[in-house]
Amino acid sequence: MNLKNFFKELTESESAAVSMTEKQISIMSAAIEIFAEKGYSATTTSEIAKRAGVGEGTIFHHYKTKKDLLLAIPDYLSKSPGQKGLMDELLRIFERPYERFEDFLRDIAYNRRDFVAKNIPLIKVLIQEIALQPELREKASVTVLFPAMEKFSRAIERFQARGQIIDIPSVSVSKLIFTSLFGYFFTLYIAAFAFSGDREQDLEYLIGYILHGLGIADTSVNHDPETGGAVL
Amino acid sequence: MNLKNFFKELTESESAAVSMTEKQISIMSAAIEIFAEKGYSATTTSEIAKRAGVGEGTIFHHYKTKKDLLLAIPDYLSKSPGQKGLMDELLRIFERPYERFEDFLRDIAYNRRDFVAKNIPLIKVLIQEIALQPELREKASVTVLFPAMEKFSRAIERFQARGQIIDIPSVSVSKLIFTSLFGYFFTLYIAAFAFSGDREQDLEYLIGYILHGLGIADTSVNHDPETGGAVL
Amino acid sequence: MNLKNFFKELTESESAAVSMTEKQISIMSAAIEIFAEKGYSATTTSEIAKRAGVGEGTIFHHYKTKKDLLLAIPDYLSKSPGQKGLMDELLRIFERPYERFEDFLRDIAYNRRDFVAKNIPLIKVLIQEIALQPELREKASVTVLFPAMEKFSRAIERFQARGQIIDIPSVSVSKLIFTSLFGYFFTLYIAAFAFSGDREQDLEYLIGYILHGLGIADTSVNHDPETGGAVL
Amino acid sequence: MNLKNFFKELTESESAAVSMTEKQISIMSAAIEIFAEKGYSATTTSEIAKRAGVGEGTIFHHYKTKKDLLLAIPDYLSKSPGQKGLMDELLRIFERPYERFEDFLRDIAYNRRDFVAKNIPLIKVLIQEIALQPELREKASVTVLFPAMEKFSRAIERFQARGQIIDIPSVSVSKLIFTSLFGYFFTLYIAAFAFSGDREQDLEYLIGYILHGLGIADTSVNHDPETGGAVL
DNA sequence: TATGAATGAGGCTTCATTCAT
DNA sequence: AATGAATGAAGCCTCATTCAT
Repeated sequence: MNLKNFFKELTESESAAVSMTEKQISIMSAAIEIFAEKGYSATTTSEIAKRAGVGEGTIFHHYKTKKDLLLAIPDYLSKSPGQKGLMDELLRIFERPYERFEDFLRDIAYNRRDFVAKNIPLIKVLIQEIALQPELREKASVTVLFPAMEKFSRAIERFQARGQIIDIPSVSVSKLIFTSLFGYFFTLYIAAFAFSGDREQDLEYLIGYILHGLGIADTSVNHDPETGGAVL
Repeated sequence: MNLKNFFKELTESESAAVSMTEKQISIMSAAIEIFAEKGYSATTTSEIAKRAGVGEGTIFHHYKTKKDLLLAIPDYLSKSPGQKGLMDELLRIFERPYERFEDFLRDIAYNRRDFVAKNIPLIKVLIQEIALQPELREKASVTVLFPAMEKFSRAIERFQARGQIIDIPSVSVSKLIFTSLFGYFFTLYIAAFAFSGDREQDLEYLIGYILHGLGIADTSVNHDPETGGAVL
Repeated sequence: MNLKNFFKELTESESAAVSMTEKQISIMSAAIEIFAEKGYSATTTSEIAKRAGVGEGTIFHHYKTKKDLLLAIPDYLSKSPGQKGLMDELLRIFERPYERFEDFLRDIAYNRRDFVAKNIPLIKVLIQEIALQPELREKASVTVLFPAMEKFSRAIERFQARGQIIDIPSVSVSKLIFTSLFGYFFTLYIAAFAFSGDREQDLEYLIGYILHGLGIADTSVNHDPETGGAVL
Repeated sequence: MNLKNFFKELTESESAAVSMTEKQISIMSAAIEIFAEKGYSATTTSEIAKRAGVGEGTIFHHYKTKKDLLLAIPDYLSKSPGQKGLMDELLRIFERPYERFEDFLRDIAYNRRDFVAKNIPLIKVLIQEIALQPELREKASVTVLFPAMEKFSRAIERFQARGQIIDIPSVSVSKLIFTSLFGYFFTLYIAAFAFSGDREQDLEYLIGYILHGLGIADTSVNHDPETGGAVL
């Protein structure tokens, strides 16, 4: 988990973005789309070629194997012109000096909501295949997840220092927020459960719920793992 | 979403469990294991046969196609002798008359933790393929998810009636709890992100966080969707 | 081509007919039906079992292999109670002392028409598989075709002796009549070409045409193979 | 049954012939050969590939399924360079202005004899599978049989107009000649009955027999369907 | 005798990858 | 660089046959 490497890669990636030919981009886009629809394994290179509007052989000029195509997706997160800054925005939020934790949280929530909503296929593929392909999990963890979590924890600590949120390990707080948001977006956008209800309203409930859950306010409810009591 | 049908199916399923031959069970188990490891599509029927210790033809004697094998998994949740009551326990918790919301929540959390920890492959397959196969999503929603959510909401309402938790639509509360727990278990057990930290401790943080998030206590932080303010 | 063997077989077969159990008959019938519909090779033993209303294993108690089932069909021509005398009637016509060739021919034509019309599946299978399976061709030739052709030729010779039909080798006459009738019945009943027209009328045309073609009457049209002239 | 369409198809087919690659031709040839030997259903695509000298996958590159390979055979009748004019010659005979019916008939007989003798596998497959596969029967009827029969009947009518052959419906005459020749060639070349005798001589007998059978000459033998008397 | 669960050899078909153009 | 014909390994599935009941 080396931040320097991460940024070097990001930078390199952006310059690399320039070198992505139009054909490469259409191959990548087609691949992500179809991977998301049917899964990596059930996707045919010939179908990718067809949807990308190129010959089958062309794919193999740019990506030595079908697997390379999959492993190139994390790079695409930062490379592609249209996608540039997909993660950057979030990282910038993490660094921005917010007055109130609530504003910070709300920006994150809506930023990720927009990100997810606009990149369902990409995210779907990543989550699906991260659970199946160790190489991809490794790559995604090192280049995206861990660096982001680290920055996130730093931000959390600033709010803790100012006494705005509960004082448990910042990493645990990061995980609570991360998994809450993740669970919300996943069930809604990826698993696509047909939950009824107003999504906008539900997201606000979620924000309030997180704020509350991490708030300092009430300490009457707490629990000790040893005794079975509440801990917060 | 008809509860009566749901229970009829559960009951029928259990009697059906008796009719599952030893060979069928070993096929099903092997299939779930390998599906979880490599995904449905990348799994070979010959590998399933090998691990199940049966001839490849035998698989097709019991399940007409490979896909049927996948679609039979939800039934297996209630059918298989060893797995019987996987969902029943949770449903029983939903119906038990708890004094305190905290006890109710904790029972759920630990019950699901145990369930997930003991059935990682099964859950992994279901989640993976629910996102890819509409038939499976439909089947799982109708036979497992929706009935459970309904019962869950009923329980929530009982606590709300007693003023123990916040008074927003019970369905929204259900979803908040569900997605929080789901996000926690998913990132840990399914996506298998190598988050560091003490899982036991983290689960307690999560319980406290949910309790807090849904508590009545502090209303100083709130938000209105219209004005952008906090709502809780 | 041994007539004695032929009759011995026929006789044995008839006694054997008694030993055909009800199940055997239903297997045989089902087999012939489906063989006729889809061809021997494309027919499944399981489908035969299903249509015969027996278990799959039962077939193999009576016929060691699927091929044995096919090779047993010629026997069935004489064995089966309902089918008994399928060929006998024809052979009896060959032996009956007709006054006029025309009556002889007409009896043959209508007898075969009835035979074919009532046994399309049986005939279809035999013709189909005779062209593919040397063993079957051999068996059918020796037990059915050649003996019948021999008797037929003897009958022809009697008419030739009385000057009623043209005096070319009796075997050649047999073949002319046989192939004419065969061609007529085959195109109509086996290949099932959707020729329009009145079949009854066409059969009468055919009879008149054969009579004429073999008649003594007109010798103005004739041809010599050497010189290229007509020969009749 | 539209002659114009028929010729358009023939013409298109011939130009299409040019587009048949060398590999396609060798696949088609191999397929026809083996289909004829063992029947369509008993033939293995791997055996076709081996005999054609191509990879098994190559077959499916040109014909989507094994069945498509079968259904492509009628087209091959007109397409293939070597086979071009297989039917054309016959059709040309039908249109040629013969003086005498005998010459017309003899040309047909020998032309078809040559055709059959040189294309036994092709014909065997077609006849076999026409009786089993409705699609093929339909295709062969519409593209080959019916158009040919129509032209044939026109020719017959010209001879009838000149009083050279008997005056029954020209279609019935066509069928008589067709089925006679068909029966002769089928029993000899396709069913491959081991009839003894001089084939050349027998063909001449057949020609004379047909001539006689259709001749005007002797009307003493005739029959009325109603009364049971001869009709010619 | 009758059955049908079990089997594995083998069939059709798919597909990632190569390579000549 | 781009293509698509060609390929063979491998996958899913079928099926005749066996065998324990």
